[in-house]
Amino acid sequence: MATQKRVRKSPEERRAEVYGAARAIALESGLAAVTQRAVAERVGVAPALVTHYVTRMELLVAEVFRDIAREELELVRASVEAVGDDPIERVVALLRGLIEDYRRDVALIWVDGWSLSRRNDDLAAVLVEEARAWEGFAAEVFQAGDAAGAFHAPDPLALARFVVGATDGLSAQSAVWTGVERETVGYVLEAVAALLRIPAEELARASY
Amino acid sequence: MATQKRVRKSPEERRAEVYGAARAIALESGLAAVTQRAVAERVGVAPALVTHYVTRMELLVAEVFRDIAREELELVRASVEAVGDDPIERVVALLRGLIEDYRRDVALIWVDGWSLSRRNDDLAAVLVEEARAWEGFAAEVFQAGDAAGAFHAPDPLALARFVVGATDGLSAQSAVWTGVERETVGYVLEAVAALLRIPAEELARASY
DNA sequence: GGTCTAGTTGACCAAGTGATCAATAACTGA
DNA sequence: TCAGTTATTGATCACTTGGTCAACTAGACC
Repeated sequence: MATQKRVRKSPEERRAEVYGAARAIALESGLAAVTQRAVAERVGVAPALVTHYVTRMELLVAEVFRDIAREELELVRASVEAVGDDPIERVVALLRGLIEDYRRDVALIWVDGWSLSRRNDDLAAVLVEEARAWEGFAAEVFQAGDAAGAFHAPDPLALARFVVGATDGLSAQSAVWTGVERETVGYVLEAVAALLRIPAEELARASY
Repeated sequence: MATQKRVRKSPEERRAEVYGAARAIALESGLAAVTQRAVAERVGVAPALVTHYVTRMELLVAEVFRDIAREELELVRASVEAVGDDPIERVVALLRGLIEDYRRDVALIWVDGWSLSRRNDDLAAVLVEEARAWEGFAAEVFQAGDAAGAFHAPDPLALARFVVGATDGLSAQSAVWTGVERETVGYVLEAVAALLRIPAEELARASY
């Protein structure tokens, strides 16, 4: 509308603006909504400027996804580290991070990612990378507990894959529906306790 | 290319062709690939004919999804009925249907569905409907077993939601990666056995 | 204050989407 | 055989997408 006076910023600053807008759009409306024009409008700039900084939109989408996913992982990693060295408490923190704290928008971003990665090779590569990072972290938590003799996890990576895959599904589910997160955590704790060959109360006790 | 002689078919037959093409495209390349022109080309017909039979493309996509999902559910339902009345064997059949038999393409269709439903209201409605149907069926299986005293399932619907949500995630996971389906079934059986308060061997025994 | 670098823009293009509609022609039935 | 019904089509529209490029100008620097 307004023929606003054109402002000239440093490449770094502008790049950050473009990137931040793309990220915000992704979280609000999904990865598919991250278009050249949508980003440009949000920044308040001509569409051409977006491509000037971005080279390829597909790459921008992939990059946005990567950072959102990675940030989420680091958040969970931090909360696991925060609880200290007790293997069981670390598992509980991990599971809470996977379910309870899982933000609705982030869960939907993952779903978008899997769907879009069929047509976006850059995104597909990033997606696999980030999924492996999640698995790797979960595997570490399980492996450490097994080594310490706190529970039974002879194949930490396989267990991690299982737990991450299952909780991803649950997160997506509760992202679309609502009000079922509470009981979900209980089921997850109980199921994982069984897989770890420890009484369910052990996880439940550590969980408040 | 070829100016092939135009053929004239009955509306019912043509409608079925259009619908079948849409379905095939969805299974091969995802729901997002179900476009007017893609369907037309597959049928070997002018794009205009597709809209002539379809009214709105969004509705076609939603309808295709509904039928794919429903058929999958009926398949699993049939395999559960086929094992007879034993509650435990029925649970095993259900879980196998949710994981092992879950076809890669169908799992991806679900992911596509969740992602696309943000922009396709018809699809969103169908998706919720089909998800509820899955939950409802799983809840029946759990409820019957609980009533028969075969296992412990005081809240069958909540448990069903949990199991369906978790297995959806695992299906999507193994649809994208490969070679992990085998061990996944084992984990699922073990985890569900714990939730049902029965020894893991009970499910494992029924599973071969 | 003038100059010049380079950030920014408008005007495009090509490709793809769904959808409409008058015109065409294939088959049916008399 | 020959109309008449109607399935089918080509042409075309409106809109969205990513992307290019010469031209413009804001702001730093001398």
